[in-house]
Amino acid sequence: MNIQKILVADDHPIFRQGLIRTIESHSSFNIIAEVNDGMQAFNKIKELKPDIAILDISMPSLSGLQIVKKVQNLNLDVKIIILTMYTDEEFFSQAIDLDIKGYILKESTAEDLIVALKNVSNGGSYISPSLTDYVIKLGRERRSFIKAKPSLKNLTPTERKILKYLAENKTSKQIGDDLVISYKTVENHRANIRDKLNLKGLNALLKFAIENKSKL
Amino acid sequence: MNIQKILVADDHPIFRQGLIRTIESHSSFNIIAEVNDGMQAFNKIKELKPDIAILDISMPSLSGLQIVKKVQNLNLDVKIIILTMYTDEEFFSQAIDLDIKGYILKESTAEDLIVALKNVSNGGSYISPSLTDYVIKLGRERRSFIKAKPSLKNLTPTERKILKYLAENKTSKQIGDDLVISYKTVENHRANIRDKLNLKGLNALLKFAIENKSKL
DNA sequence: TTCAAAATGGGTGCTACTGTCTATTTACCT
DNA sequence: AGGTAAATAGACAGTAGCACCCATTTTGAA
Repeated sequence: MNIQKILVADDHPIFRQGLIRTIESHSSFNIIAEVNDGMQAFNKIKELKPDIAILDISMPSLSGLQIVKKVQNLNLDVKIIILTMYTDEEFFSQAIDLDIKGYILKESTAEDLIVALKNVSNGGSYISPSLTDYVIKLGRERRSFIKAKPSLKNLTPTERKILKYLAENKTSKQIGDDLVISYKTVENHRANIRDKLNLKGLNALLKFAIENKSKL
Repeated sequence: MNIQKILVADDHPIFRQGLIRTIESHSSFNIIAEVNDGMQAFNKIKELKPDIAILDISMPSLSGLQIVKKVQNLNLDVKIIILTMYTDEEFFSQAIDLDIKGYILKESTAEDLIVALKNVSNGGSYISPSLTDYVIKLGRERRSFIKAKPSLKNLTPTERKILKYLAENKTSKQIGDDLVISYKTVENHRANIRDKLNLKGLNALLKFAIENKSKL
């Protein structure tokens, strides 16, 4: 196995320092670039063609997952490891959909990171142990073809827009005024969203909107 | 100036690695302990009496701010630098109340961290530049004696409890049943909370409860 | 072009929250 | 002992969201 060329993208300098030290202490890996935002990451990947790119999910200008989409569109042969703070099922599910090989949490140890790098460089995969619940859950859902997962993906653009307004705690009437449509139309959208997301009862929709507004 | 003894407490091993590397590259600082949870941090501070303790806010078993309170109760002469992911005004305000000298964000650069350490070790203070808005705001509020800040601190224990239930999207009736009190009482608490927090309009309270549930 | 999904607008009854009151009982502090 | 804050309970009117229905128009893909 050749020495693996690694690109590291993370907007937290001190954490990035930790990553680099950890990785460079192993002779089989060589860091060829470190960047602190998404656009830089994408450009460097195009230019330097690393074997593995370690990407933070939340970065300025382009998120880790957006980078992956752009890289895959260009058919570049780069293995991706996603790094994230959060044990967020939605992000995780998206990452799996994008066929990402490594998904590790920032709370992982240096040893875990190295294991992940070795697995991925050998064509395997690595997912942080704390996420195994999600793995099992996703596997079950997809095997049973239920598509029971109530997800934002199923919503239409207009429904998403309504959700954004809801997260700001606007009433149907206010939203109707803002969008220049009838408040009844807004309430119909609300009903459809509740239906798709399987939300029942008063204010369950508002709760969902607030808790998920960062993903809209 | 003697060499400063530093304790580092953070539950993310890779980030901790970055911290340590950064700090040890300067000869005026010596790391005497690194720990990954709050109780360990407190015990090591008691035992080793470092000059400066760098504490993550969110850690298992004891948060950074809780550690500070316990340390101050013992009258230990340890300078504290708080590290955090979030630009959260509530935490920041609490930290200032606790007379913490350093408050820096994890997105800071290695240079910023060193500046913070030097300032604090010389009896000064350091606050991440992104937080200057808060600094100014807090200063203004306290100078003008308004206490206009609608804060969770003003709430009674029962009101806090009600907020927790609200964040779970329970109705007044459900909450009343759970606590074995009349639903009218619950609605009175709601009204009082809205009043104290200056929340107006339908669902503004629910929105607040959901957005602040982590602090309850 | 034809068909389906999405967006638009509406009706009706019910329930929960809001705003604005009053009032009583505890509990704690001076 | 007296006073204050907190917790308890209630009345009453107004508004918004929800859960059912319904129909029409616009849009886009097969």
